[in-house]
Amino acid sequence: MKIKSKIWIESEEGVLISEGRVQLLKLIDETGSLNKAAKAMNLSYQKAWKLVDESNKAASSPLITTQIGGSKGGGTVLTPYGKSLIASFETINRSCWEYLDEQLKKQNL
Amino acid sequence: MKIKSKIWIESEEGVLISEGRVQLLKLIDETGSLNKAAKAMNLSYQKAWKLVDESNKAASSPLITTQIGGSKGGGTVLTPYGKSLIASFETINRSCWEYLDEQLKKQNL
DNA sequence: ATTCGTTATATTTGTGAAAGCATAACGAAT
DNA sequence: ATTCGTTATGCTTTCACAAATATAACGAAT
Repeated sequence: MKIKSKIWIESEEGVLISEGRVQLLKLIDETGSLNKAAKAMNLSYQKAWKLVDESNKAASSPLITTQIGGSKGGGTVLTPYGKSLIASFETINRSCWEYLDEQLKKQNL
Repeated sequence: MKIKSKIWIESEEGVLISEGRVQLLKLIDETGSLNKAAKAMNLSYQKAWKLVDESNKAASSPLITTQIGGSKGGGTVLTPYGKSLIASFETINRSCWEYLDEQLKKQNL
């Protein structure tokens, strides 16, 4: 018997961060490219772009900065805010899992 | 900035209980009928039936007992186990909401 | 025996989200 | 100027899942 959860953070403008977006952002950080990150998690570029776009719109300051053109075609890198958001989310998510496991044990089913 | 969550409990066989299923089970308890409960939450009977069927299969003992035929056509009622499962889930869910709100406050974003 | 509202199940139809396809702009390096 | 891989964006197509439709069994009450 396992308890599972999905959590996410919203502002008025839409979803700011979620588990899937964290994964995407981390891959952007590793690869330096939204395109490569999307491929790495078997996601279409368009879908990936929409996700980070929505997150950016929901945020007070952008999570990423993009570069169009150049020798390597361009790229995407995380802002410090983006990185801190990932860390905050993962902290909350991990603690939530622990908490839920404890709560489940308290119940007898 | 709001933190949101969806939680559910699974066994090896599938999903045992979730927010939507709790709502459905509570409506079954109120109406005495799976059909009426489905209508009340704007759900097709077939979808509702599959939900309780999966929950029953995931459980070690059934959440509901059904009656086919009779003067009122039949009906569905919750077992004591079904009722206790609802209570347990709602307890965990409410405490999870509180916990996540606290965790969000600890982060500065 | 007929009626009625329900459970139970299969098959067909709709729909909305994701994927796929296409195209343009960009800019450093050659 | 050309090349190349990327960001950015619109349009079309596919597909999984929900809804709709259809049908049968059931059994207490009349």
